[in-house]
Amino acid sequence: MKIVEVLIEYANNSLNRPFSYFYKGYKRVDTGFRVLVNFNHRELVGYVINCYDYNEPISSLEEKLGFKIGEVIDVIDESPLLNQDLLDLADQVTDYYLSPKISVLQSMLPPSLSPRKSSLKAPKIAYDQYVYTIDKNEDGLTDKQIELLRLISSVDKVLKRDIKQVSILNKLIENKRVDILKVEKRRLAIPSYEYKEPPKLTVEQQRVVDEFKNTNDSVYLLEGVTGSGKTEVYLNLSEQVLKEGKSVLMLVPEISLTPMMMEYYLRRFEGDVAILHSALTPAEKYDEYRKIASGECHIVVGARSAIFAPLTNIGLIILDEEHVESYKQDTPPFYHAREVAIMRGKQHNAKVLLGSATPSLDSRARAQKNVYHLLKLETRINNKELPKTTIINLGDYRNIDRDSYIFSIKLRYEIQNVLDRGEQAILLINRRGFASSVSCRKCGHIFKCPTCDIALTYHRTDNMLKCHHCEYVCAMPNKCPECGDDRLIKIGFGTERIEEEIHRLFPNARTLRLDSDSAKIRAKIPAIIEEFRQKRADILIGTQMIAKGHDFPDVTLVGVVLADIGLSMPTYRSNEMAFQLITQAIGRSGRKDKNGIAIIQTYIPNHYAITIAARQNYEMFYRQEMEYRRLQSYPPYTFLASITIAGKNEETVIINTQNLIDMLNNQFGDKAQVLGPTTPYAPYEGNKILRTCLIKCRDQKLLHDVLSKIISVYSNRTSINVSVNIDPYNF
DNA sequence: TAGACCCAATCC
DNA sequence: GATTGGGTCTAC
Repeated sequence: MKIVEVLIEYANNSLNRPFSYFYKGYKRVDTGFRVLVNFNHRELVGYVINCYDYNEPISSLEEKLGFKIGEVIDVIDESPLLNQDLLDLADQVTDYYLSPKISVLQSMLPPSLSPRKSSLKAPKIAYDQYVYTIDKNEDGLTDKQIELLRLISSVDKVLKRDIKQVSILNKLIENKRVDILKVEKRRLAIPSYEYKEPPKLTVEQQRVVDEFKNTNDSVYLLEGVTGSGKTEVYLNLSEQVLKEGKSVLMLVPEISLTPMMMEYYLRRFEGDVAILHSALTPAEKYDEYRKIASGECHIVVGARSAIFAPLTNIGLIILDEEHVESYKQDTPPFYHAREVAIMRGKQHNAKVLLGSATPSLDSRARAQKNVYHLLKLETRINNKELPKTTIINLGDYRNIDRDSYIFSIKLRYEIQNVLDRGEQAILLINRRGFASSVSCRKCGHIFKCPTCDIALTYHRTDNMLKCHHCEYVCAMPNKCPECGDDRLIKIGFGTERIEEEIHRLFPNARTLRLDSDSAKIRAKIPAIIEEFRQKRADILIGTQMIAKGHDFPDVTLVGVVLADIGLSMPTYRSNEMAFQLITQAIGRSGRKDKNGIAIIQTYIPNHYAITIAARQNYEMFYRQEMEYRRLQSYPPYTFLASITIAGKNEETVIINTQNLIDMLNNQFGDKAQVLGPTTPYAPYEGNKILRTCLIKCRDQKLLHDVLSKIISVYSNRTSINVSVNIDPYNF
């Protein structure tokens, strides 16, 4: 008999401890296997963290331990899910992020292998069945069987589903003339690209490559202005690492950029590349994951969670666009791919390369202090000038007329120019949907999300109200639920409204819209981008998705419709985000042989994030923003952690939050600032009410130790749930 | 995390 | 006396 200690699939601090079960079955079971168990009247998946033989009556063990032991219903896996490297990494991540270990394991594994109940109905291995000859002897066969046998023998092997005479084939199998070979199938269709001879590196690129190779630091920050050819540096370094027999992990921020990087890598390294990103189906993810684990591929191109890809012998980890916030997971364990990359790099003795035109302040500051090795690419490949940028003050009545309150006179004029010249424009608005909120004209009722309590956004395409924080959607009502009045007004604007406004003002302009709504349909993003690149539209309207990385040769105008939106985000990083967005957007204008211009509309034209972004001066922004962070005690000058207290009863939550804050103050003394209690931006989660507090602390170790203690104190509370977010983004 | 259990409020 | 609802407890 075996005793297994398992972690239960619920990612909850109070259940973040092993539970014991016995197993008497014949299957192999060990640490790292998933098992099906009964847990408190429910069938759940558990992950085995310890396993040992026990050959005395179970009652003796129960007596010793002081609880009843249940039986394992079934062992799910045939081999452990994670290798030793990844297990060590899981421990490091768990310790750093102070989240339940099961949440880390769940984040590391694809849906089909994840230790949770839903993985059991997830897709498993798919096979192609091939028929091949084992004996050409035709004795005793009918003519039809001989015909088929000769046909099969004439080729090496043939797909079973291509043979239509099923009954004859079955007879041949029965008579041991042919047999079936099952071959694992890769369900992700990988387009095949023609190999292109890599371009010769520019002097500057070569210098960066040499400096990277000839120095021996663990983390490098490559600061390269838009269009300076970072990708070629990545490819070059990757190639060399592969030549040394090591593997490469290439991370890209989100689906909109994956296809591009994927194409570059496939062109260069063909069958050696596996893809992992969120737009893959669970089946495809499973196949890619297995391909990597089996050692078939040595390069992984993927999004955040690809940092956990089961590559061995990693020689290089690259994070492209390292400043992008999608590298931070916004559910437990709240990990940041950059931090995990550094942990993993250390483990494999692999170099980590962070690349960006506008590095995150954290990374840039670490480079300043020589924690990271700073590399720079300062010239655009074809020595193009940066676009001429104009800031339009929307608060100045002279800039606006009756024809449109969204587009200024100047922006409309420039759009018309672009259309007249047959060139292209990009319009950026950092909000999707049609109207940012809907309210009742009579009583002022605002439609809010029943689970989060934040204003719902109106979407014209499907006539729905949607919550941009959770998944909630409902049909657009036709009257107010409070007073019954039918005069509902739509406030604010998003991408859909911009598109409509363009159609009204420029009826002949062909538009495309790209935001996460249009991106919901798989493979739609690359299609839209390709369509725009092929010039089948004049204007591309989108959210930040379109601001990054793409190369559109005929775009000569970029308009930021309202730059203020980024600045009003509820986070200390709002200036940084606005700066990055504007800078990256401007970089899209005038790429090939044409000079481009950019127009930024705003109500706060003197805000430094906007004025400096317009001048594309990263260094200046860096200095100014660092000063702000220093004065406000924000990262990189401090380490942040946020604590969320969730519970059904408002009063219990409030009292406990206050107690927790008192305890924190007690523990930290003057070594940290504890802010709160705060009602979060989305104050409800289902039927639970939330409160948060924020800790700013200069001493990372102290912060970690105190939080760790707090979690263990609060983990046996049942009326409230306490969770921690290390290095949170939304504050 | 979610079913069980307990107690009090509420119904007829 | 039965039913419903909410809050709390527990899990191997």
